[in-house]
Amino acid sequence: MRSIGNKDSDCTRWAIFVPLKENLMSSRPVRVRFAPSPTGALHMGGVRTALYNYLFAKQHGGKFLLRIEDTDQTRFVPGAEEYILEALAWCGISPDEGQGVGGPHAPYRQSERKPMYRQYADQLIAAGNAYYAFDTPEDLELVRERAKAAGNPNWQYNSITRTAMKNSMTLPAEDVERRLAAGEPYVIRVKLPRNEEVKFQDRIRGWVSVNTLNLDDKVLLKGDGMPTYHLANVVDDRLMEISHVIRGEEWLPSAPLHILLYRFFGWEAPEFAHLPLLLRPDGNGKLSKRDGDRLGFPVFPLHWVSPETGEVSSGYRERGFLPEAFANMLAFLGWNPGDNRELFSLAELVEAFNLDKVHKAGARFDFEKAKWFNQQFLRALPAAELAQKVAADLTRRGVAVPAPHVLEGACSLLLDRAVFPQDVYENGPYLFHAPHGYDPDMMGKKWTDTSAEHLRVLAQRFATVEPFAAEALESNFKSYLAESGQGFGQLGPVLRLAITGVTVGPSVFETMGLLGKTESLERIESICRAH
RNA sequence: GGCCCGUUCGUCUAGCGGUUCAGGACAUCUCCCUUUCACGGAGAAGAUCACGGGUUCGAAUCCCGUACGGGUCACCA
Repeated sequence: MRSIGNKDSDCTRWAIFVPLKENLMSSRPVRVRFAPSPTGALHMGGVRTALYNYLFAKQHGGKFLLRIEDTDQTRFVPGAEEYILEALAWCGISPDEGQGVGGPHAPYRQSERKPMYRQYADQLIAAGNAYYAFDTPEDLELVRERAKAAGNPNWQYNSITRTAMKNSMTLPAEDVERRLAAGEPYVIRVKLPRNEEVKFQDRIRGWVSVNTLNLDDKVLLKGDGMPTYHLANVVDDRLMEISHVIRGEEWLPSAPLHILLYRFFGWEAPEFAHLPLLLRPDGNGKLSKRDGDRLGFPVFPLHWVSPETGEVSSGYRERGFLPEAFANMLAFLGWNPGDNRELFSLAELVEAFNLDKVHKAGARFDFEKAKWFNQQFLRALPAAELAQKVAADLTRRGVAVPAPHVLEGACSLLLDRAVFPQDVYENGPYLFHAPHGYDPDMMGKKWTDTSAEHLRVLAQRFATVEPFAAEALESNFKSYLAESGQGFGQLGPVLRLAITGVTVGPSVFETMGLLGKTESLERIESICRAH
């Protein structure tokens, strides 16, 4: 691979004519990755990171990879990886390459790549950019405690303190050899320069600069031989030819370390983009896994039951969200196209997305807006698809699913007041079965001594209406009102109560038309008998 | 606490030096439509662009401070 950003005279001359960024973009095929850790359910912030990666890749005709970062074996949670795969699939942002789909750089699970990292750590040691450290966890804990007692709450293993620790920088070479040969446990730490400004250009934040004085000698290879995130992520991104690292802002503080590692390896670093965080709607802090159901909305794409605690968390899918609505909503938490458009299919998002227009500040999540997105998508759904979703909901409730034309009719009648598929039943149970009761409040207000009498006459008249459809029913009803000298407000609500049990909802005549003559007349008779 | 990042209506945001005493969406309120609810339509209210200094003929837009918020400081990612 030819590196572009170098300081040979050719490139300098070049840069006069070609902006650097364009230059980089055209020289490298876009390959991005989403690299979650399977420590539990993937939360919506993670899904958004995956989404942005996916959109960016697709827009540039590149590849979107999924890599599982499971180097911490103590945090393994069964089912988590499957959950991640399923969640991404549900959102429609499946990887082109990676865990679950395979590809030229397999394996994509870091635990299975374990043997590969060692040589890179050795390479760093050989070049003097890393060293062995024999301090036990207990040693470190002790040092930290002492430092804390002495007024330093944040002891770091760095260019100063490492001189007082047990490592290959302080121990005699023979001693190090002996310990290594004896199989004494050790870690490999990066050896950071003492006082150096590390600068890099973040795609979203511009130039970010940190002095190594504030960084520490992070562990690269752990005592169990596994790499830490810092080593694994840099090595894998290099091996997998990742062109852009798009990840959450929580990684920003360690980005300078990663930049340094690329430099130590002599590799060209990918371009970085650190995404703003998703903040909780109430109070302070980032949206966390624990915030979900407590605040009345899901934080996970799919329903999740923790295998350790048995704790159940609700998911957007089960809540009735449409995947494209969920993706649209998520995309707009931190990004927008710059005009006033808000509704985008996934394909349209791919078209419109622009990493440079991602907002810098964290976005506070608003469930009301999320519902609005779903409502918009629900209304745009083809009738048959909506009917299918509603049928599934009815089945879950143990309610008989009506004939297709009736089901679709019910859907179209209730669509305007539904945000989720299940709202069709919740707002109009009477379309699927006779009312289980009558709104007592409205009965008190509208039902009179003569109501039953009028309804029975109406029923007789309705019986003659053929076909039994809204228009004819309504004119029939109105002519009866005129003949009996009543206003709509007197009999209308009563008729509605008879048919639906409540006084709100779509046109009562449309409802009767859908229910059919037999059912409608039966309901009228029922309320009369009962009162 | 150190370091890093951020700060435009309640919320998500547009804005990238002048046509903006700041536009859209959600939420809120009013009216119309519907003799119901919702949808839809029209409108209202809502941001002295965190604050203070600069730079400039001119700043929400550039620079510097301050405040506030967030992130991060593990043999976790």
